[in-house]
Amino acid sequence: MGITKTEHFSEQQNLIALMAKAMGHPARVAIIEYLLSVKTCICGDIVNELPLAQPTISQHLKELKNAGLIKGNIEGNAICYCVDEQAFAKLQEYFGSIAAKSIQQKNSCC
Amino acid sequence: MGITKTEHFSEQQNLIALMAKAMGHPARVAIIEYLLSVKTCICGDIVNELPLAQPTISQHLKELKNAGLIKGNIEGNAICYCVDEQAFAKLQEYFGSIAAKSIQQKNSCC
DNA sequence: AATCTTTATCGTAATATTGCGATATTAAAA
DNA sequence: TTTTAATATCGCAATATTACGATAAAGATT
Repeated sequence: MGITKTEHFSEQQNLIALMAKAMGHPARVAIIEYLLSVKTCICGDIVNELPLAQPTISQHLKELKNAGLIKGNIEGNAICYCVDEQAFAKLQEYFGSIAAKSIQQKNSCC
Repeated sequence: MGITKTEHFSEQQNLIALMAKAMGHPARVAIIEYLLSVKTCICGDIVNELPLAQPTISQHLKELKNAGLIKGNIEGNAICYCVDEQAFAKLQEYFGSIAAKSIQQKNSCC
């Protein structure tokens, strides 16, 4: 089928999955890291930085934006993309709570 | 094409993407949460817990295991799955560093 | 106004994912 | 040894993702 049954899961589960999925491609991981590495936000040169064509980069940026991981501002004929710190704080918090609960559990079998 | 160009990215970028991708489906998020909620590790009843068929759950478990997010032990004719705290600690650390750098940057445009 | 620059969108091909019925596998139980 | 129980694998259909060439859109530059 190939269609995810999102309606069966909680809003939070779907949100975490959406954000995690957006980070589930190395190009998008690299884009986020690049955005953090540059001082200014004029980000048209992501295309020069990554071994992917411009339409492909644009598509990846769209997905990151859709997941709420980056924000974009129109800046003349260029566009400025920046990472959204709150989204990543949320991811950190979530995975931290998983790790903490996991330690607490002291699994005997694994 | 549909083929991810993993060879162009760093090992760490590919690892983060692999783990994030595994958490990029609400069913797999729900599976992890369920594994943490049960005391004992005999986990055959994930099938009863989630609105998905047994082969589908088995496939999701396989992906979580492949990404290193869970570990599995044979336990008689059942199998015990447990979350791997180190993997989630790594995810927490990574996303935390992204969030921290993002705050540090003080983006002027977004 | 014509051109350049930058980003987005369209269309399409190749591949991956999701879901599940049917079936295999393996070990416990009867 | 037959049956039962639990999990994995196969095979397939439906849908999603990835990548990119071609082209559009929109503001800047000349």
